[in-house]
Amino acid sequence: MGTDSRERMVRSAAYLFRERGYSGTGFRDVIAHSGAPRGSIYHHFPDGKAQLAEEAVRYAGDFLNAGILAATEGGDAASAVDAFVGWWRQVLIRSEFRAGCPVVAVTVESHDDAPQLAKAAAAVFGLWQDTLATGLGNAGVPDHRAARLARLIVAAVEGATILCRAHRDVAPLDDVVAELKDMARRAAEEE
Amino acid sequence: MGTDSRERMVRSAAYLFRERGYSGTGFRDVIAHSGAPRGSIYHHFPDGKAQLAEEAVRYAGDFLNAGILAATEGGDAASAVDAFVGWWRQVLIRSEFRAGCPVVAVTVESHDDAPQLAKAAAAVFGLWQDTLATGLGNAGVPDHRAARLARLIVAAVEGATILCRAHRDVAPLDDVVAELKDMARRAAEEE
DNA sequence: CATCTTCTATGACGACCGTCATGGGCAACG
DNA sequence: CGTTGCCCATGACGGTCGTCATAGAAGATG
Repeated sequence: MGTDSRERMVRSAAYLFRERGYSGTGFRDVIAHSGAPRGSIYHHFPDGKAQLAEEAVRYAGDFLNAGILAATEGGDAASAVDAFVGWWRQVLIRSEFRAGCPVVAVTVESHDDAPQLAKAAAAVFGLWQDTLATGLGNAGVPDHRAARLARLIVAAVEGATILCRAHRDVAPLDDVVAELKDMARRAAEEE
Repeated sequence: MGTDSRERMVRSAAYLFRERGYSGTGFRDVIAHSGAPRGSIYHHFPDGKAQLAEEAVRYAGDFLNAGILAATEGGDAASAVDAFVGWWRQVLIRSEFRAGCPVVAVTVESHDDAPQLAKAAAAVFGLWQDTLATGLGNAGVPDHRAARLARLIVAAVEGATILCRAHRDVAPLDDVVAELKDMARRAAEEE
């Protein structure tokens, strides 16, 4: 079972990766932010930083996926987009555009040395796409189109998040969401 | 005037940022990759790493912007999308999905200490959006819609690039581009 | 009580980080 | 010729990085 301090480390790692990236976040930062003891790092994470990052990525992935699942039970296609975007919107604003997506942070630094870390990130993106696709399917979007649309949504929202950080403004995300919603609605009506 | 070695440093920095990110790229890496002399770093870049990164971001920004400009002179709306996406496609494949966008790499690490660097990244994104928007305008897309569509294109393509790196596959980019082209075409016909 | 497992404290390791000071080469120009 | 200014070599600085070894506390189990 995960100890308290162990879980706090994972959460803090995810939190810090969002702002400073993988290389930019040191073990000492994670210790300081989580209040976890320094001596037990390699007790909980024998494979070191890469393992901690891997679990942080999975943690963030599961967390957001649960949010998407909960929100897509409503039924209509536009709310599936809202589900995915709502969380990022909060993160951006509350951090004053300093924080983004930890999975992105890990992905944009190639890790030939830690292939499992890269795989974990890919799995999270895949998970989000699948959950969104079934959500769109329930809303009446044909299956083959739902998968493609889900891919576009994940890509566009992650990209918009980056634009928001650069411009220090939520407008890019709102604009992109508006376009995506139109698209999802149209796709649901065609069927 | 920019010396040879100075320009090589900027190009190498842009190149390395794409793979390893800002924090993940050291001055020594830039020296090794560019073959530039170590002693003249702070002669050419008195403000240190942040200044080098700033110029690397601008270099990459202008480079790609020239490509967009050249390709959008054709005229139709779909080719404007192709212009933006073609370069990233090459970068991804040639690097075996190890390299992405240097501007993204700089943006996803918050730099409260180097505000000029963050501003340079924002300026580049703005430049790309504007160039794409006028390209769409020339293709018959109404102005107010062209700006929004350009934003979506930049966001979706940058996001798709990240997905491609994670999945080690160009399919996400191709899927997203197909959707974007449809959208651009529709927008041009409505006018 | 003793024993065993789980967790933590402390301190250090070699390597690398960005940065800078000093001095030498080397051209251009007077 | 001498001198001025640009460019580079070298070596080091203090700091931080990820990592690990060693030893001790805490708590359960017999």
